[in-house]
Amino acid sequence: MSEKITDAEYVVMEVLWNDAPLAAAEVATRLKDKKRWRVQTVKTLLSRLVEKGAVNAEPDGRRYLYRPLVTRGAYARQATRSLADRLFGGRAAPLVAHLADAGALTRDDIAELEAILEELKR
Amino acid sequence: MSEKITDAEYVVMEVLWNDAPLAAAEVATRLKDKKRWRVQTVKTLLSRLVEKGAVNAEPDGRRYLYRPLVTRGAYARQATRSLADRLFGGRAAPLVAHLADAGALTRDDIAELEAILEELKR
DNA sequence: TCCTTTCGACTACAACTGTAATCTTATGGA
DNA sequence: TCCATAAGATTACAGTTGTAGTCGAAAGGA
Repeated sequence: MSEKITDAEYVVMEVLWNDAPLAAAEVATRLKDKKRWRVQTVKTLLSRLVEKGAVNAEPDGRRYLYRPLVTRGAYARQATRSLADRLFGGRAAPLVAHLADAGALTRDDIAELEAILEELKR
Repeated sequence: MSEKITDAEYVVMEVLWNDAPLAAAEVATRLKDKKRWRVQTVKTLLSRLVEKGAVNAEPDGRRYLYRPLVTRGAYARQATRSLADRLFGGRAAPLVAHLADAGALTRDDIAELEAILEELKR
């Protein structure tokens, strides 16, 4: 589970997080607009994800149906955590400050953050 | 400037962000506890960073003094931004929620975040 | 029945990464 | 003066990643 998911593999995970189980061809179809990948490329990525234990391949007749084993949430948590550790000594405040600098915070985000903080204070 | 800094290279950048300019041997010395790298390894990483335009090498007699061209802040901003984009559609709120889940928020962080939000509201 | 399509399995292959070793040259000390 | 060091340059080399191609079997249509 701790094998690292690469950028290209991540794109495939996205598809499976949206809808699973899917056959390789279906994954490829859903990526058509986003990536100019041959079907084989998608299959290779799926195989590697299976090797890494991030995805399960269940036989379905002559093909496999793929389904994520790593949840989006778990992945996000791990990735966020490791970024915060690296860059901000594990602390969130500077991270958010950076997002603010980058103009990534909408009015709604701010409201939502305040709600989260309220919640946390209790 | 947009060439990607790898994990190993990042470790070297950390040293230079703390103290620059430094000669290769000095960088290696500062990494002794953290990494069991031969001096040559450090030199290779430095060269690659120079190629990538992340570090400047200024001749100093028979050696070079290295100095970061990419600031820590710029790096952090870019990394944070791309993580947020990938995982949370660029939105900070869910990111912070994840950090909260992961228990990464101290009481001080919360206070700091509130201050940041106050600031942003104006 | 034969051919085209489609699957998965296996193979390919260059670029990038991590981690150096070796080569050439200068240099500072004995 | 001669040599052990130490600098950078060049080369190495296996593992990972991105991006497929090829092969043999199955399956569905003509």
